[in-house]
Amino acid sequence: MPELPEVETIRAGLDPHVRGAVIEKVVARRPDLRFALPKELTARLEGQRIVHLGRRAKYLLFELQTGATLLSHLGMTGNYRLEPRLAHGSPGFAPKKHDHLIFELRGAHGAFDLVYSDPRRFGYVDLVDPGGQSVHLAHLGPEPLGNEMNALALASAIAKRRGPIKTVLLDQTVIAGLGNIYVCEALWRAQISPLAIALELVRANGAPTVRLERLTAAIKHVLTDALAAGGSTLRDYRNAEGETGYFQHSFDVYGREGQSCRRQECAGTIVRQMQAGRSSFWCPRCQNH
DNA sequence: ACTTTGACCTGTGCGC
DNA sequence: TGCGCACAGGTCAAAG
Repeated sequence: MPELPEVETIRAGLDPHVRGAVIEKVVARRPDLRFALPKELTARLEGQRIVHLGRRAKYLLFELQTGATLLSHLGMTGNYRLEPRLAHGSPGFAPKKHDHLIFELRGAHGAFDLVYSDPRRFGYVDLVDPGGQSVHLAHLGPEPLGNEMNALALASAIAKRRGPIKTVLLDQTVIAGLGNIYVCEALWRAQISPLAIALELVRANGAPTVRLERLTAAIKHVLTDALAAGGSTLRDYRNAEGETGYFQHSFDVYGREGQSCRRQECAGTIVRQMQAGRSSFWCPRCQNH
């Protein structure tokens, strides 16, 4: 489900609610998500205060007062929502089929529940000790919207990659946070074919080409635009307030197979093509520069 | 060493 | 209405 703009939208929506709240109780309604839950997860969280909700790539990072971090990846269909806590019984609502984790929190304005729901269970959580480094974060590439992300950095990251640029950009060790939608959209904006061999976008002497400059700018712009729209909702994505994103209405290629290219002066038709098991959407007419 | 495929899960929509 | 299949925002281990 969620790529960087969706995860960041969830983070921004939840942070004001969970910041400073104490985890009174954790209910794990099954022993595993994608992986087995961390040992003693509930005991290690109960009584802890959340000081900040952060994000790295597609991971949510609940930073606890002890210095420990609860890391959460949403997989394809993971989501968080807030529920009021009723006076008696806990949790104070009827959990739905795919509500797997329930965090009973107490904040400055009272008690409420933070519910993690994930139908496909591709998501997972991990608990990182104070001062520890998570194995999940260790090999991630740069944040696409960070200062460290530029054409030169991208050039060195893909300089030895012989695979198609579409697939390479989905590799989170190259750049962290892009998924299928935003890679397709960024390549369209940069007028680069998803089939282009990654290393061929880098000039022989290693300096970034015009195409990599365009690609870097396109990645930043599409993510920024998506963030401003609260992310994209295809099926079930909702922000912390239960609202859909609306960037899906601004897609230029994703899901637009058979429709006409939106670029001025281009009479092309969007095609869908499988690459490494994922659908790529692109315009063969204008994505060739 | 690098790239592609299949697997992990459940749900939905479409053609027959 | 029901059935089977394709496909879905992601990643990982296995196979090529």
